[in-house]
Amino acid sequence: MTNETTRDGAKDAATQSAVETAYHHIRHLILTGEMRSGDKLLENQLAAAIGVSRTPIREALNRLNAEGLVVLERYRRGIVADFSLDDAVEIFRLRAILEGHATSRAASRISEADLQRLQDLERLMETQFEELGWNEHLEGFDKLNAEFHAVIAAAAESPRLEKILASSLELPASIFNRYSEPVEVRTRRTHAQHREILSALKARNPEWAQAAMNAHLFSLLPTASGSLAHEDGAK
Amino acid sequence: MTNETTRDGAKDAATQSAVETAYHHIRHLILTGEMRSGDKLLENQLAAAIGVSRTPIREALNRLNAEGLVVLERYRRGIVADFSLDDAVEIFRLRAILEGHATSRAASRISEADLQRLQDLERLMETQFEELGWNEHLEGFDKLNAEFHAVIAAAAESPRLEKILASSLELPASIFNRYSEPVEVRTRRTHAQHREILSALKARNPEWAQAAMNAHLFSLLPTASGSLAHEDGAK
DNA sequence: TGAGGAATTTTTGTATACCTTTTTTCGAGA
DNA sequence: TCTCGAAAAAAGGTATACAAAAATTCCTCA
Repeated sequence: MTNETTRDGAKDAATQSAVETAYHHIRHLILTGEMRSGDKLLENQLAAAIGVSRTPIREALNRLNAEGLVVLERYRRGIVADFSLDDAVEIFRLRAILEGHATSRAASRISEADLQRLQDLERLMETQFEELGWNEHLEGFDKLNAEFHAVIAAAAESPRLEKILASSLELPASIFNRYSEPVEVRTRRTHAQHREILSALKARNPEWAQAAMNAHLFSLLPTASGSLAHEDGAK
Repeated sequence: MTNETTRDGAKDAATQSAVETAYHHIRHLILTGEMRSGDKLLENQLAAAIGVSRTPIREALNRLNAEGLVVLERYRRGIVADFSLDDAVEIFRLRAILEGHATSRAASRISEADLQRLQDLERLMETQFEELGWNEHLEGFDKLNAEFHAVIAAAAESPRLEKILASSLELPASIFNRYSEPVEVRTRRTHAQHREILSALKARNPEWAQAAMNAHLFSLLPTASGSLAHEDGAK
């Protein structure tokens, strides 16, 4: 899965539309921190880089704007959105409220197959963490972690809730790391919390599940002190 | 329904972009029930009707799709989204959670000017209700009511929360009426509830404000019995 | 040398043209 | 007459062309 020349950022399904290609490509640039807050998003430049015309680029930028990752104003250059500490806190508060609710619902609805999937995902995250250090570990972790949360969101069987969680409350990893505790501290606790959430879901105990998810998310609430260990390499 | 040649649906600000025009026009068609669930949204037809090219129509449809009012699939005609009873319930549940949270935050943040504005809005709704019956009353009421809730959402000072409430949890009035109690019953209670919310905000009591807003929204939770009085005129 | 501002360039907004896919039409064969 | 399927029509997806606005350049004048 870790091939190097996937020139369309994300999933490589048979024939992807141009706007999907553009959307995933640009979103990837932002979420991975390849483009940072304030960077200019020029339609022509992106079109050339991605190899489609401006039309799908514009659609993709509009979607990202609706999701809050890009700031667009009429006749003004689009820029990558800036996330202050307050923004990060706001996002995590809302995630806690909504994902807590989702987890509560999931507790009485989730299938055995999805429970198994969650267990597999968590086991994968933990073994990868043991084998590689947290350095190499990171990209893989983010993907698995995202799926862990996505499975729970889907199990809540509330399509609008799922959509909001997937598209309106994202925070670029680079920003999150800036405001969060050092990765290795955070990650160890995350594993324990994930296991607790899983236990609560298996017990089909909505209140416990909700509380465990809330604890998980509130423990990640960004702080002013931020990360003390991890400073991004480039200037 | 009153005037006949308002060719741009909503607000008529100085120079509106073509996509704004298209967006408000189509959104208005859906929310007022002029276009109903399942109706086809043909790009050419809308373009001709609104007087712009397909490009801004497509942008508008994409926005409405993201908001859940329109269903788009690749290479498939867009249609006005269908709202089942379950959808309506889901929307009100999520509104209750999020708008309750917003009201709680608003209680400790809202300005005196906004409190006054809320009082004025509520007084307007009530006097209009006395003067006109609930028949004529309706269009005006929806606008004032929407602003009442919007003022509170804004006072929460959580831009993402405000955006979600404004754009992801809408229900066309025609659908709401189908699943809700008769209008005159509902409206009388709404006035009392609005006054209670206002009192709680004035008292700057977050818990009370949140509970009052929750009571308001849960009292509107759509039911299978639905409206017994109001059946739409046309076949 | 620096500030103001007009001309140029760049960039975004919209319209149109063209291509691909879907939908419909309509005719052949059972 | 019904069904299947190919041809035609219609509709959406993308590229390009042109218009409007903003950003930049560069000249003028203090």
